[in-house]
Amino acid sequence: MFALVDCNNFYASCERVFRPDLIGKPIVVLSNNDGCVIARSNEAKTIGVPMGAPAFKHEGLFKEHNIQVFSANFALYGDMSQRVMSILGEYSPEMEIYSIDEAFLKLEGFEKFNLQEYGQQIQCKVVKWTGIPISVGIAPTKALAKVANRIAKKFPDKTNSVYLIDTEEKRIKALKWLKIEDVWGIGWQHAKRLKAIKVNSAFDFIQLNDAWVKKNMSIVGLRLKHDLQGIPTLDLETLQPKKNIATTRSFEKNYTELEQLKERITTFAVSCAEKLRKQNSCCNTIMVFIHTNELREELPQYSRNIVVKLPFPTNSNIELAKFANDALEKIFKKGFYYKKAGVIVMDFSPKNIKQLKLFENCNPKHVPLMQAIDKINASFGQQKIKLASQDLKRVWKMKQERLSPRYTTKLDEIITIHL
DNA sequence: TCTGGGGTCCTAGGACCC
DNA sequence: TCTGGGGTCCTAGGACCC
Repeated sequence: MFALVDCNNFYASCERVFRPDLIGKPIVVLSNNDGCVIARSNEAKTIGVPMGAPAFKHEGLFKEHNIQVFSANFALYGDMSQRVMSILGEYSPEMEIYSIDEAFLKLEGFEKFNLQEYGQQIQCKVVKWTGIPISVGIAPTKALAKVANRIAKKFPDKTNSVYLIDTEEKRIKALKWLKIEDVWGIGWQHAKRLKAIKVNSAFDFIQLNDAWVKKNMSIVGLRLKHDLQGIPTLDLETLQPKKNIATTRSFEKNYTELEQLKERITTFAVSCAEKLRKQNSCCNTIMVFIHTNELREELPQYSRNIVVKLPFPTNSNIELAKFANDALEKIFKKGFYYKKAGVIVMDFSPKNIKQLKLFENCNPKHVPLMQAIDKINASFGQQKIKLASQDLKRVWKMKQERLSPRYTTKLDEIITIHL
């Protein structure tokens, strides 16, 4: 059996842990730049705040219902996630951390256990130790565990937030209940096509023949079908080093000058380099992109990306910044209002294996230099040491008007209790 | 005049997830 | 005035190899 543990309204719940006065009140969390709604408490969902809603369009609704609005505080959410995951890890020798707020546990050899009770134990401990409410779905396959989890979340009172699919009857009933667009792995496009041929539920989906599914939805769709039929097809996935790493941002205002974009691209490249060093990789290829605001149709639009093969693998701030800036110059055009840019690094090789080239090579001096920079930035706070071409005065700031303190990762911002 | 068979690698685009 | 960020996998088709 597999268990899928999912934190309820994770970001909103994290905020509420440190603001118990907000229990029972509506909360939303916004994306970077205070752009869109990316998390909602149940109360906010009930009021009708849509997922992904642009904040500026809903200010009225927020005020009217006294909805508490938070800027995204990823330092807090990341740390809370680790706490939850470390507890979950105690409940099975095999765990897959699927996302910041979800994990699969493999329950092999648990035949003698009462899994309903076991799920309840997990649920109680996570709430008690972290304050984060969770839902648990348990079933013979991963896709069915997802379904079970959905039921637990939808009917918390009836299920005590733990639902078990352990009989054929329950499986069929659950699949008939689940709408096709809510099936894990069925996105917007496939849902549309499936509904067009009268496939409206997960149950309808598993009635399709394999050949059709394979032809129209590829092997991925077919695996999903089998998993939903109760044939274990998807197994836990072990943590793999990343294959791509990206740092991309929207700007709080439009940029028009090459120099402004250069500063951003340099900072993004440095951030990618840091992430590369964390997983002991070097990259062989980078992509740089810039584009104008697609939502402002009245303005002239421009959007381009460029992929550059590097002459040698590197994870040096200095080298990546240089290659990224050279790339930027190739695609930059004057006369546009740029709203977003990013750097993506790919095609990795392990940092130790380097093909030595006769004429071009990474600068070996950068290795100890980067180690020193990482060490200093680790002890004195992020970005204490920067390249001169980065924004030294921190002119660039994300819009974060309603940021909560980093309660758990910054001593100055630790929670205070008034007795 | 006739024009095989079997591969690999790369890329762009499409689909999906949180 | 203001609309997020970061990933994965699969397939088809073209270039190229022998």
